[in-house]
Amino acid sequence: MVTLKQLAKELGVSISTVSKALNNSEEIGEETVRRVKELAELYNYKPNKVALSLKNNKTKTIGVIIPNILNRILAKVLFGIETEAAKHGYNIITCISNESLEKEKQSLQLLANGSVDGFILSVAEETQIKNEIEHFKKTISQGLPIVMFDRVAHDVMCDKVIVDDFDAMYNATKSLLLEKRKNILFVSNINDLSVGKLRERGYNKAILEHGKQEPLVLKIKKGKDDHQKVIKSFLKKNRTVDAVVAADSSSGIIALNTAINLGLKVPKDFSVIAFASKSDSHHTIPKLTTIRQHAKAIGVNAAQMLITRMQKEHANADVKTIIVKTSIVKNKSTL
Amino acid sequence: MVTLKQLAKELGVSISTVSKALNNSEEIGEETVRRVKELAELYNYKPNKVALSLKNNKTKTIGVIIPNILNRILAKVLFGIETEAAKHGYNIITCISNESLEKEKQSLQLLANGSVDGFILSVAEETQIKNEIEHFKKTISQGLPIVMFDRVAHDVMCDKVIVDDFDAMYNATKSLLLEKRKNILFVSNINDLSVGKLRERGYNKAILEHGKQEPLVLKIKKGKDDHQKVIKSFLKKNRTVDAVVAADSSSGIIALNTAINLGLKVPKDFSVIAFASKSDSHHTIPKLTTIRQHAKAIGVNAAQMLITRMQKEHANADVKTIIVKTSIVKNKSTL
DNA sequence: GTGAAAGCGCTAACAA
DNA sequence: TTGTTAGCGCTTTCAC
Repeated sequence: MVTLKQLAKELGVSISTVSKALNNSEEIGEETVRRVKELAELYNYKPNKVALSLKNNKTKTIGVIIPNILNRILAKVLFGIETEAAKHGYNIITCISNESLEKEKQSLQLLANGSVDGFILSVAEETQIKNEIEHFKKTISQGLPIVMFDRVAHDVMCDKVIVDDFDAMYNATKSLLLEKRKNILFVSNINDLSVGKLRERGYNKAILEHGKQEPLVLKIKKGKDDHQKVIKSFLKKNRTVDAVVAADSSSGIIALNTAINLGLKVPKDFSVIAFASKSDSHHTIPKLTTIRQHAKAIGVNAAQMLITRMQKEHANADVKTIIVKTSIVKNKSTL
Repeated sequence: MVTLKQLAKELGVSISTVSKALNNSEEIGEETVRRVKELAELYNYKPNKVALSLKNNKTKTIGVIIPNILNRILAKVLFGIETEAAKHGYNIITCISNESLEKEKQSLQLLANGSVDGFILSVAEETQIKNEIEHFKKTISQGLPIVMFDRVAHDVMCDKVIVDDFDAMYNATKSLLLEKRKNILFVSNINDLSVGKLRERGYNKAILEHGKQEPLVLKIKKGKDDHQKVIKSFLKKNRTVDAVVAADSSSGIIALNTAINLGLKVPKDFSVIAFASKSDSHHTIPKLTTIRQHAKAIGVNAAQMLITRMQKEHANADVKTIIVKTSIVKNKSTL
């Protein structure tokens, strides 16, 4: 990489002259500016990012900690963050906590050494189970703002971007009740997560309000249970189930495929709605009716919030929580 | 963040003494070392990463450029890269090219200002279509090593990690021929990609060698065609098709679900094999027989190669290409 | 055993 | 209009 020093030497001027010329300072003579810029162009000069970071005490870099990159929603949020960050000239350093509290702590620690100006993160499963929040508080007290999304720690004072999980599942369940479904099953693969619990509560509320059936909940143990087998044997034993709301895409897809496999007509005899993405909806015939999370918008919002906060000096402005509304996209797995 | 300066002041010693004490230099007295370390601990001192980067002219950061984070394979490779990088104390800055040549160029440019020590990337679709490689060559000539994976530019001299796409599809097709399938269809959603083309060639070779049918190829235009409709109408018009090999997971899942929807018995009358991940295989009943790419291993290998290259001074050692073998995981969508 | 000083690349206040 | 200098935080050589 070419440095100012080298340019200065070759041009026979001082370093600061070169610096000013390149920054279009009024101070420098026209002719000098031209000469400097020409040489800089020739050598493809780029100001060294590290030096700038040191000088400005700002890295223009956001640390993103994601529990699991294979989760479509999380991946999409990452995409949203990256897009928005790039628009504002920020880079993102990505760490994957792999749902581990320890890795999450480490990543936070490791990047809090001047590598990033702030964090965007979704809380790891283990962290939610153990309900640990000290590491978040410590990071914030070090002056590094955090924005949490999707899976958030409510007891940490920071900006948040969440989804209306409760309402979404409440509404989805109600729409099935409107279809006159008599025995609606809630299936979930994510019951240890805050969002999973919210979704279950939304389902419960709708069912209890309606008052015609007891809540019927099937929880899959991630990694342990054979997803297909559990759902199949449950549906076989509970023949009166005529609809499924699923807290995650896999549960929805498998439930629908299993229903068909058991000879049920979808959506005539059996309806399915699931939290899932567009491409997931193509993985069943008929196509799956989905609750869409607008994950990219979540990422964009999170990035905007963080960038705004990092730019104002007094970082102690009130924290905000943005709720990104879901929407139901009707396909042929419901009436 | 606490700095050496602050510690030095508080302890009434010089900055260099503190620095040496923390780095366990022999020069410093036992007692001093103890006092310094104590205070550093108390204040949770961490050496400033940016200052170190500037000093050492090394960032310990890898730039990763991925075309599409929603692609499971690419996401999984990213996971592998992150895991291996973290193990060696490297961070990764992730850019998403979104299959765009322009964004790819920009990301490369933007990070080549001292932000990273090297790159790991998979070539964007547009880049492969236009066959542009100058930006890669330029980056390498600036002294920043590149490791390409999966979708590589063969004419660029750099380390590569690829998959045995050709052989994998050749073998998959042959295994269907062994099942006595008479009319095997190749379906692909990724025909503009180098890997898509390799897979098609593998299929062609197997079919032509066998000599009993003509190659039968169905190419889906990504984003344009309705994936389900195209496959369904094709299978309806070509009733003799009794097996599908798919170059991508969606095509495989949809083909299988469609076959079932058309009343075919899988795997009795109809077989499907697809390039897909484990979780994809659960999205069909019967479960999909898949060609697995060991994406995480690809990422790990790429990271190792890059780190090795960055650590040796004379970066002009011969370039290598690692081939990560696929494996076929038999499920119930084949005999 | 401890400290002063230089230097990584850059910007900006100040001097000339 | 141009140059000198200090300083961001750190390591390291060289003096003391």
